[in-house]
Amino acid sequence: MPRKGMESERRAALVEAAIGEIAHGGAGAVTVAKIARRAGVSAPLAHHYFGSKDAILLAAMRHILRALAAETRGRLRRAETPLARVRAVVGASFAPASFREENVAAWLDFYVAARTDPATMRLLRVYQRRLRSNLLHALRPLTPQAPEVAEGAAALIDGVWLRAALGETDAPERTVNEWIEARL
Amino acid sequence: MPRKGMESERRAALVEAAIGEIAHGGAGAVTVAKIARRAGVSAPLAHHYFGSKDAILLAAMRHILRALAAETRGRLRRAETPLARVRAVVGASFAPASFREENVAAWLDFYVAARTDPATMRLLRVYQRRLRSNLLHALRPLTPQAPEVAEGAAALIDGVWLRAALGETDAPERTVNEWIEARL
DNA sequence: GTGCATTGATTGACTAGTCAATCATCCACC
DNA sequence: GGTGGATGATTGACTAGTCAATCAATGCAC
Repeated sequence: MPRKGMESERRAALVEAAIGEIAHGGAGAVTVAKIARRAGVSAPLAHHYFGSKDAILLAAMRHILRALAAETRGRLRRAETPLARVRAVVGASFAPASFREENVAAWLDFYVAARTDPATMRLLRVYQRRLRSNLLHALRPLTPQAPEVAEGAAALIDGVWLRAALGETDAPERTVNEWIEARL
Repeated sequence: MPRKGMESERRAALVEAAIGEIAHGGAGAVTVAKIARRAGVSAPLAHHYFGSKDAILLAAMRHILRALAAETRGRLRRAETPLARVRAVVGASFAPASFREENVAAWLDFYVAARTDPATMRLLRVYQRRLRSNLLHALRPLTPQAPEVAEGAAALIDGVWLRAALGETDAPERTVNEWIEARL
């Protein structure tokens, strides 16, 4: 039943399966065979498309990063005032999607992988720079200390997300907005 | 060369070796054999003392948590004013030990493991509660909003640590102190 | 001689990745 | 409009290696 033009379909299925598999059993338990089975293809096919297990996982993280960027862009487009722009960036980081189990698992694994894998680290830097830059743009009209506030706010977002994802923090978004607005 | 009373010595050596091994190759690459070799014992002996690989890793995390608690206690003891107590708690979190490569690797792995392993999650909760409680005690004389500030400060500490450990943030401790003191 | 400390040898399960082969589908040519 | 490659999609079978965990056996110390 091979048809032409399956590539993008298969790649997407494998990327989603990889994320699901990370969430299911923990990062250490993912195997190419499991990813492939979940995606409904054979293990060699996964290699055919991605070349290696690491490449699949990296593609999965890129996928998640793209989704976050899209969420942020959408919210920024609808924001009219500077403060609304700040809240848009914060809100995107705490959108429901960010707390879905697969997302949390993938992010945590992402941090771990970044520590040793240069390609993953580059991707993490992209995220960090993007978040900081989005905050900086939004904060500039609001305070002369925009760079410092943006830097701290980015860290605060990561930290609150981490605690909310793994703990029992409530109202993470409100917490972050309050802290930022207290510094304006 | 079996001598009596080797147990605590062996356990300590294995725990330290486990931390070193996590830092060396990434969490996914640790094997009982490698831990045992680094500790100068055989793999079966590691099983003899800990029963399982997971138990070794959990013990390693407990070890790190104990060290952080000791650092915090020491600094708190030397702090005289309420503000100094806040800074003591913050300072302990950003002590040089917290940024040693082995410590960073172990913490990141800790977060990942906590997501699926209940015993690890319990340990993480202990850390979170302890940090929050230390901050709360220190903040109470300084602001009526101590609970909210403590909650946010704890998240800020985690977030800044994460960025400092994996990124190029400078002066993490100063950043956190400024944010906290802006809310008093 | 009793018991703890320690290991060599082994097991059974699982891993990423490779290779050659098969099969449907498409395109060019007649 | 039919025919025959060419091409992409797909897999079964396999390699070579790793792993956690177990067990029986050995040796030192008391």
